[in-house]
Amino acid sequence: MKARTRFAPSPTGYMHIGNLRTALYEYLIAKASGGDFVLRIEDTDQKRYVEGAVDIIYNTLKTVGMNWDEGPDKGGEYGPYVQSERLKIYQEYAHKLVELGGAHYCFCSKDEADEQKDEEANIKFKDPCLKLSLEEAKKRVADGESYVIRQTINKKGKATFHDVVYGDIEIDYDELDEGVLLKSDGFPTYNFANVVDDHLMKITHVVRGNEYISSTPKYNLIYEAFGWEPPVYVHVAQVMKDAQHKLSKRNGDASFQDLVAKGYLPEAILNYIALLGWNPGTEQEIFSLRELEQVFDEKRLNKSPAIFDIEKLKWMNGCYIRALDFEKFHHLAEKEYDTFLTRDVNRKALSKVLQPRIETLKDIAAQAAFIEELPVYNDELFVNKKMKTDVEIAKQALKLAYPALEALSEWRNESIFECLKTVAVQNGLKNGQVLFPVRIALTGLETTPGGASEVAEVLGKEETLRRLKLKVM
RNA sequence: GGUCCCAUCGUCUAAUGGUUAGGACAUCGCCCUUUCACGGCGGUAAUAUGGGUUCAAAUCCCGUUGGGAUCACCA
Repeated sequence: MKARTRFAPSPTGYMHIGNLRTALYEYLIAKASGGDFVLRIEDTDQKRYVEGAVDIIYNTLKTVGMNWDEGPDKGGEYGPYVQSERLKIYQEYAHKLVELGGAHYCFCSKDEADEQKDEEANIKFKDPCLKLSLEEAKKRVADGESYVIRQTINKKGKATFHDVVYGDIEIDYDELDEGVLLKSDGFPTYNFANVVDDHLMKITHVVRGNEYISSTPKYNLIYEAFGWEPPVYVHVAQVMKDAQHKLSKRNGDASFQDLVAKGYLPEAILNYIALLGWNPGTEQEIFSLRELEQVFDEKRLNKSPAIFDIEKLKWMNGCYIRALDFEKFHHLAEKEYDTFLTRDVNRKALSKVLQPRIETLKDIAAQAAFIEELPVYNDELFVNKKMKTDVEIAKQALKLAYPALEALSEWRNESIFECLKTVAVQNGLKNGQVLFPVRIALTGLETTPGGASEVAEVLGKEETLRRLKLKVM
């Protein structure tokens, strides 16, 4: 059977990693069955609406390659796909639900309702408007009195439902709130709009955070009152920052665009979050989105919350960077170079040494900073036991290397390397006694991306000789 | 507080009654090597706890502990 799923974000301004993961699972459930993935914008809370947020949603989904089959910009058989454009539909169904006995008009103010409640003592709001006859309530509505439509819960005993990841769940009807379905401003709440839209849009699988588990019986009551078939529920565990805290907006660690800004590749981010709470049952860890579509199975979703481990993402991002074909990597690296490199160097040679050495694109600036400006360093750096060098040997080696390099016509890593080795051999020195000092003189650093000849190739002949001269003279 | 949910290395997880409890990240060591990295090899490291059931329990049941969620005219 073909599944129809939907991603239904609120346009609140950024793409939370947990939301993106939910979207991924929804997308995969649809695609694994050859079905459709729908994008629906849930903007029923005008207060939270953020300008430009919808574009962020579009861009993120497009960037990772999760293409939707129906949506606000694409249209489709079941539109409109923006909830604020569906107000009439919700209002019509809300009043119908009242007629069906699944809801009632309520004239209490928010304060009146709040006063009654006490979470600690477990006292719920007992709506006095429940006693009103339908005729009387309708009259007050007709008279223009401000009202709200509240869900009516008159069942007793246990509500049960099945969830793909959590199994059978049982919740007492007494625990359920008679929540507002249609607000006084005529907008629906999530609790209502979701049910109506999912039914009307023929959604077969609802994937959402497990914080919705306890309210799921309420939604089922609405489906039941309308005589509709409830969807298959797939509640997923939270993505955590640590054992106690959810991934939060703070620290810039929770959103897709923050991660991209920190130098992570979209494909790597998507691959990593797919594995946060799901596994394929094999030991494969690197998956493209297309591969995931082939192997995804919602039954392998995990019940327990997963902590977002930036270290593993880094590793995975490094894998993706190394797997990039060179031209693609060079193109990405160029953008980074442009932010800090003014010197005219061999950028391709630089990309070549950097690609296997970095984990995020942002590592580039730090690793290549010595190119722009030779750091001030202490001559002690020339002392190295393993290379059998000290300051004297180093200076002597540099003095010998300088004219040899100056005479070198072909400025490539291989030829530079050969040249320096020849200098060593001809003067009775070990390779390391020449290569090591040259590398230090060129970089002023203990560790560098690449060895002496590679660094020299990147810097170019002129700058290489200039830096060498500083120590030779 | 009521209710619901969760519990395997530090982290992500595999093992659906019988495994020396497996893999990956991180960490440590070795090898490779013009430093560093990449790559290769190896090590340390887990079934929260107490009871059952069973020939046999990480796995099933109950309690305890710990954590999370929910109880909005937010989603």
